[in-house]
Amino acid sequence: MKERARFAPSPTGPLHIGGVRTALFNYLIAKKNGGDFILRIEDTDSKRTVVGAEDHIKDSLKWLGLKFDEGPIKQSSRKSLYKKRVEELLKKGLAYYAFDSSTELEDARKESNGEFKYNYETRKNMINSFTVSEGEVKSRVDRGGYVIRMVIPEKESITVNDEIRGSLSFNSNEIEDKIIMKSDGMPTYHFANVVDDHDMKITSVVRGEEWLSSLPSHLTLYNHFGWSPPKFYHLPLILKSTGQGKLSKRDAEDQGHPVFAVQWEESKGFKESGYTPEGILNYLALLGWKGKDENEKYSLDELVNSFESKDINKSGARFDIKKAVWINHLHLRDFSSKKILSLSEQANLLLEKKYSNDVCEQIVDLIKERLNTLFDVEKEVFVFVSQPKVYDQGAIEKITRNTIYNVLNFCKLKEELISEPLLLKESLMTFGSENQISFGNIMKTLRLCIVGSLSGPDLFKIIDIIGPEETLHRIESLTNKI
RNA sequence: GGCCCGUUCGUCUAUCGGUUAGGACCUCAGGUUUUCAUCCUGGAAAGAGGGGUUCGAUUCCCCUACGGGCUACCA
Repeated sequence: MKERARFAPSPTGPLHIGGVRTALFNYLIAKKNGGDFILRIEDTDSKRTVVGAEDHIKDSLKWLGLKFDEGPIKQSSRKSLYKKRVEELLKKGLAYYAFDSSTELEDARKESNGEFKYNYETRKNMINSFTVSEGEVKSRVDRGGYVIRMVIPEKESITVNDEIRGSLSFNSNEIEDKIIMKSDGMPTYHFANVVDDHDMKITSVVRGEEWLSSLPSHLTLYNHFGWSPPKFYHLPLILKSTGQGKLSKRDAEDQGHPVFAVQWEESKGFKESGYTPEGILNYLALLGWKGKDENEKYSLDELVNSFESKDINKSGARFDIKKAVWINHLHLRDFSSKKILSLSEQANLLLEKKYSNDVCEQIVDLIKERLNTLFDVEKEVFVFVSQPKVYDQGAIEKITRNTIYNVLNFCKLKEELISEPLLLKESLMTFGSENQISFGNIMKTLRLCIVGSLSGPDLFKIIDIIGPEETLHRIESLTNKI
């Protein structure tokens, strides 16, 4: 049977990194076996639906490159299906009308110190289609304002199987007769989810661990319908990097890293922060999954190949932005210069004004291994397009002004060598040994004058690219400031 | 509180009864380099605690502790 996995977010807010990871694992499980990845929007709670959230979900998946084969299918457009299914259960006596008001239920919970459960026992004392006459049910239903609950059997051990955790069992007495249809006529998550997964022939349900405790209710629903359940994978949660609890927008902001794939309102996403989809997906996969060998760098396709659901971990994992940066670096380093240029608009703009495509790519080749995020491209490329705006004062003092003056003077005298960086290097070495100036200091001086600081790619390559005229110009500039 | 899940270096993890408990990030020291970065070498760093089972437990079982999730007419 063809594998079919769905990512089923609720548009009650932007898609955060935990949701992205769920989407990714769904994708991997589907694609691993050549199956389909489906997007379903679970918008059964109209009150909580947030404008723009659905687009944010789609934009995120698009940026990440997690293409869905079907969807998005919206639950709000399938009301008639749920209605039909509810009636089926009603007819079988496995679901019932319940007329208790929310305030009554609240009171019952309060009075019992939160112990109250709507279950096989308490339902006998509540107002529902088991306790009132048929006629009254009818008239109450006509009046509206009722909900429909599912029957959870009495004193049964419900054993469920999770692909990640193995078999777990629950006592049915602990489980409430969950509401499956709300008074507004919309199904609850639990019901719509099961009905849709069956209807859409989903074979693998991959979702966050927060759903584990509702698995027995879902399974009961499958039993009530006589359907065979899919496989379930409950993914461990992503925890905040320090402190307790799961990762939230607040914590991420406190720690100074994004939580969203793409921007949401004022919050910059990983995209806007210079991360690549490859890097994010790779890092997220590593949060709770580990391949066979010690390799940690994976493209999406490589993940699909290497992924085995049995290698998914059980315990929650803290989000570590430093490792995410490292993984991002690994990908950036291996991208073609052309690709990097296309990803960094600003850098590309700066470079193409001055250089041919070939030279632009040469420049990126020089800086590639220095990149952690896409922002670094612009930073690193700057030296090739403009003379230093400021000079590292500390460095100037360390080298001494006198040395700087001497070295720069020498370069000016050797003007003709500047177009031959390799010859320049040699003559600088000779100059150094003749004048008791260490080659290190000579290089520092020259770098200071070309770059403005003491870091950057190979200096003679920079000189070669910016050309003799610009080099001389920069030498003059620093000389004038010394 | 109740129910369920989990617990190996600071972090992500390997180990599927016998290992000097391995790797990666971070960090520290050294090397390479004209500098920074890359790269290379090396160091520091872990089985929550207590009981069992066993010739032998990080590994299997139980208890405790801690962490997490759920406990809505939210998903």
